Amino acid sequence: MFSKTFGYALRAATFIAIHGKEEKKVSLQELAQSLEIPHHFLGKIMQDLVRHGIIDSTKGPNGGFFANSRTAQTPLLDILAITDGSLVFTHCALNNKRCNAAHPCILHNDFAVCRDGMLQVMATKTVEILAAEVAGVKAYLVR
Amino acid sequence: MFSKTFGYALRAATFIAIHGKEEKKVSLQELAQSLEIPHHFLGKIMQDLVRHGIIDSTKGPNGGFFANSRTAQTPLLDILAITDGSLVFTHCALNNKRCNAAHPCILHNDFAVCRDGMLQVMATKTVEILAAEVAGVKAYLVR
DNA sequence: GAATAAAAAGAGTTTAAACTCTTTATTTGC
DNA sequence: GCAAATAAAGAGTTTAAACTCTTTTTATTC
Ligand code: SF4
Ligand code: SF4
Repeated sequence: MFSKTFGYALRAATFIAIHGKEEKKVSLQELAQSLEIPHHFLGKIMQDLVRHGIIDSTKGPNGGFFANSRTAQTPLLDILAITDGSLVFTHCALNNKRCNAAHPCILHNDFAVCRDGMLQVMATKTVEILAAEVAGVKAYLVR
Repeated sequence: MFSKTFGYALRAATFIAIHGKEEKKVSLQELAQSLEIPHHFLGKIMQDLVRHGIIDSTKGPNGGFFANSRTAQTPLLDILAITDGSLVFTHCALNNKRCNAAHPCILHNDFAVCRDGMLQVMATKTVEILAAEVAGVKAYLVR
């Protein structure tokens, strides 16, 4: 349903929201180790998040990633759009193109409930909410 | 969420349930053309369904695929197990291994609703039900 | 301003799903 | 029994996602 890249991006953004301040940046090294995500692969994903302004970064000694004014308020849907594009809308139960509610596949009605539910979640939840759940030990970023 | 193979298998099984009688078998050629599925790829999938006794086949002139006593009653979950294995249970929102409700990832609770809903559908619906929907033009097998 | 530390960028490799092509086995009808 | 039709089986190729490795750019500190 979602790419691994999306999962990585989501967890990374949440980690940065919790731990990445401008005074105390998080290096890629630290991030990748903490989240158990392949170092360089995560690097590419972080570039993308930075490029889209979801988080900030600086190079050089004591450089790293840190939260900016947008980070906490970012809806999960924004991150999904960055990592998976419009895949969610097209890449459906039967991976069918050229179809819609007026010409439904044999799983459409059942799947629509599921998909629209997740879409609702993605549009509503923000990185901030995830960070709060992790802080309150209601969810885990690793393992 | 589900493989394309699963979608192909589901649609093929439904088509056979509707059109495949022992007196009037459906050839792979006809099946692949009707459903717009790559010929030989579908061949492999059909082999698998036959091997598992979901549908029957005979070789030779006027051979082809046809429904047997199990076909109509087959729950979608059986077909999913054949095509995707236990992928559904492990290959989750964040594609995380080593996790469960007691150690949830940041999307677990939201995703569980979605996944359990689809699991319920898969366990409850049968090929017969899909066939009826297609016959009643409430859903389409192609396009 | 040289050395160093870090992100950014680029260019590969690996892997699994999806798809294609070829050969073999089996059944039927003559 | 022979030819033809058809599924079954096997062996490739393609594609995209996931992952790895190398080089370049930028910022800091001394
Ligand atoms: S008909 Fe609906 S569920 Fe089926 S592939 Fe299209 S959008 Fe997805
Ligand atoms: S915690 Fe739940 S939703 Fe997340 S990967 Fe595991 S089973 Fe899936």
